[in-house]
Amino acid sequence: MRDKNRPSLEDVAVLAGVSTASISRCINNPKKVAEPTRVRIQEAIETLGYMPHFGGRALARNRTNTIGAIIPTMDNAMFASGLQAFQETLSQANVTLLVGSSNYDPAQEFEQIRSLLLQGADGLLLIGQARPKKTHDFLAQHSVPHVLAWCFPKSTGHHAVGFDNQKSGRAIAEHVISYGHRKLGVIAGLRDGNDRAQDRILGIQDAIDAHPGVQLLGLQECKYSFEEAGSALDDLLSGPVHPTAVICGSDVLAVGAMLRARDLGLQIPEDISITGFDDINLARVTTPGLTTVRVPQHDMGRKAAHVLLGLLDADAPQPQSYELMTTIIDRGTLARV
Amino acid sequence: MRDKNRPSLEDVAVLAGVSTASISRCINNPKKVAEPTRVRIQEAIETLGYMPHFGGRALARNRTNTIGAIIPTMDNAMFASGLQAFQETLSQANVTLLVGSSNYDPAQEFEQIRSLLLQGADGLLLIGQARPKKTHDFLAQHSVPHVLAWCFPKSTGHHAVGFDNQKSGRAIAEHVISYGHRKLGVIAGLRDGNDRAQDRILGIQDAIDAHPGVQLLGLQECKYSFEEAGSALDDLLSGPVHPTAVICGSDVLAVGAMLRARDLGLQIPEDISITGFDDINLARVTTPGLTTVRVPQHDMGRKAAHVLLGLLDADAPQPQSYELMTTIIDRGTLARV
DNA sequence: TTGTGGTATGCAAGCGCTTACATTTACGCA
DNA sequence: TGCGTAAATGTAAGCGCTTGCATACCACAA
Repeated sequence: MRDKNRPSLEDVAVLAGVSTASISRCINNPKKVAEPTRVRIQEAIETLGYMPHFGGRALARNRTNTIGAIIPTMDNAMFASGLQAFQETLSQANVTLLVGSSNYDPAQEFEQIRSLLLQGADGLLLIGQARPKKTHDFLAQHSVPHVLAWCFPKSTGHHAVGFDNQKSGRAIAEHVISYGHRKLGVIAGLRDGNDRAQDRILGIQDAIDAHPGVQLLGLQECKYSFEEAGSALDDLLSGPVHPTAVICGSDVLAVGAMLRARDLGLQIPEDISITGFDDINLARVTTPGLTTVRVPQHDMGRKAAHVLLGLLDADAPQPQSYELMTTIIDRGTLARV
Repeated sequence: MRDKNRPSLEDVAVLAGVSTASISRCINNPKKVAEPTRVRIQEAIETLGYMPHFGGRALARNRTNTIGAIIPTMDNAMFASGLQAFQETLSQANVTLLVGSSNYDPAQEFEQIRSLLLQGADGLLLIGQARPKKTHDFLAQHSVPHVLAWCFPKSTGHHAVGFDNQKSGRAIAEHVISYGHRKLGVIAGLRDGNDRAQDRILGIQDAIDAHPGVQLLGLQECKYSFEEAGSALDDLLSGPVHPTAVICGSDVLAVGAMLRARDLGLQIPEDISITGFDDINLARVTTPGLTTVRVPQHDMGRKAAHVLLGLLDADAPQPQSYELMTTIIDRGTLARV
C-alpha cells in the first residue's frame, strides 16, 4: 500500500538527522526551530522532493484548508468572475477552492454540499438563500461554516455577502417607469428554488404597485438561454397590447430578447425597450448597449472569501455580513416614452 | 483535539453493535456485508448523521478522489463552459474538482500545481503545453497524472484532449484569404507562455506564406480585454496601408476590435472584416454576428475528465489522447473583397 | 459424526502527520 | 560551582479510516 517513491516525514527526518517532530515544526512554524537545523532540514526536503501527505495532515489537524463553492453553473458569465475573485483571495491565504455546481436544482445542490463536505471542505460558499429545510438542517447538524452570496437576507442567521435582489429589482423597474413606461413585460429566470429570480420579480412588482397606472402585461419565466428568452418575448408580444418595455431578470435573458426582437424587425429601443441584470460582458457588446443593473461580482467574491476565512480562523474577530450595492448602468436599450 | 460532536466510525460501530471494519466495508463495498447487518449499520449511520472523515480516508487509501484544474482564468468565458463540463463529468464519478488559476503566468501556474498537489489532488488538468522545464520536471518527479487541454501536442508524452491551434489558426486565415483578402492584420493574445496564442499565430503565418500576394501588415499582441484589443486595432490602422481584414486570436479580442472600429466610424464588414476565435456567447450577440472558430469546449471538458479518470483507475484500459476538431462559424463580420 | 468450503465478521496493524509532554542543552548569575 | 530558566529537540500517542488475515459460523457431503 505504501507508495514506494513518495518520501515521508520519516525519510526526511533520517536524512536530516533529526526527529519527525522537528521537521513538522520546521514546516509549520519555522521559528520554533534553530537556524542551522532549519537549513539542514530544508536541504533534506529539497533533495528528497518531499511534499507533506495531505491525508496525514488533514487527519492530524482535522482541517483541510479547503473551501467549497457551489454555484448554479459556471457556464454563463454570471458567476464566473465572482468565483474567480473568490478563488484568488482564498489562494492568497493558502486555501484551495473546491467547486460544485447545482444546475439551479436544490436536490443537486444538496448532493454537492454533501459531496464537498465529504471531500473535507472546511467551509462553503453558497449562492442565494432559498433552500429546502433538509439542506438547512444538514448544514446546521454538521455546523458547517458557510456564507451566502448573491443575496442579502434580512433576517436569517447566515453570514452573507451580497445585495438585495428585491431592492435592485425595484430600482431598475422604477428607473424604467421614470422613463415614462406604463406597460411593462417581464422575463425572469425560473423562480423555483431561485430566490434571486424571485426577489427581483418581487421588487419589480413593488415598483409597479407603487405607481398606479403602470401595468404588468405579462410575466414570463424561463431558463437562462437566448433561445428561451426569445420565446418568452414572443409570448409577451402575443397579447393584444404590447409592453413598451421588457424588464429582464438577467443579461442573458435580455440579450436573448434583443436578438429575437431584431429578428422580428423591432428596433431597440424605439419599438421596444429592454433592460437586463448583472452587467456581464455581453451587455457592453450589443447594439445598442444594454441598460442593466451592475452587480459587484468581483467585490462580492473577494469579500465572501474574507468572511469565510474569518469564520474558520478561531481567533479572528467574528466577521460580519456585507450588503453591497448595485448600480444601474444606462446604455442604450431604454427609451423615453 | 478530537471534535466532540463529530461521530466517528467507532461511534457507529458501537451503536450498530459491529466492528468498525464492517462499517467501513458497508460503506465502501456493501456486497461484502450481510443484508441484516447492512440495514442495521445504515440506521446507525443515519441516526448519528455520520460522515466519513476525509483525512482518515485519504490517509488509509492514499487517494483523495479529487482532481485539480488550473486554468488561466475563469473570468472570461473562454474556459468556463469547458470547466463546467469537466466538473460535471467528474462529479458523476464522485470525484471533486479543485480549481486554481494561473492568470497566464507560468510562475503562478507552478505555484498552483504545487498547491493543488499539496491539497491532495490525484491528478491535474492543465491548459496548453508550453511550460518551463521546472514545471515539467516537477510533474515528472512526482509522476503526477495529468492531461493537457486546449491543445494537441504532436510529440510529447502527455495525454491531451484538445485541438491543434496551429491548424485552426491556419484554417481561419485560409478562410479569410479565400474571401479575397490580401492585406491582413492580426490581433493575438500575449504569446509569452501561451502556446495557444503562439500556435494560432503560427498557423496564420502558414496560410499567409502559402499564398504569395497576401501580406501581413501588422501583428499586435495584447491581453484579452476589449480595451487592449481596441488599442491594438488603433495600432493596426496607424500605418499607411490598412488591412482589409483583422484576424483575432480570440472572440474577446475580436469584439474589442469591433467596438473600437465602430467608434472610429468604420462599418463591419464593409470597411473592415474581423474574425474571432473560440465562439463564446459574445460572438452571437454582436452586430453583425462574429465570424469565428468554434472550439468544442464542452466536449473537451467531458473527454478530458474521462481520460483523467481513466489515468487514475488502475484497471481501466489505458486512455488515449483525443484530437478534437474546430469548425469555422460564418456569421457576418467577414466580407468578400 | 467429521470434514470441507464458503461467507460474514472481527482483530489489529498501519497510513503520515501533529503536538503535548518529557528531555536535553546552553547559558547567565549567585 | 551549582542552580534556574528558557530554548531546542525528541518521544510517542493519537487523528479516523482501510484491509490482510484470522476466526467463527453455517450448510452440506461423505
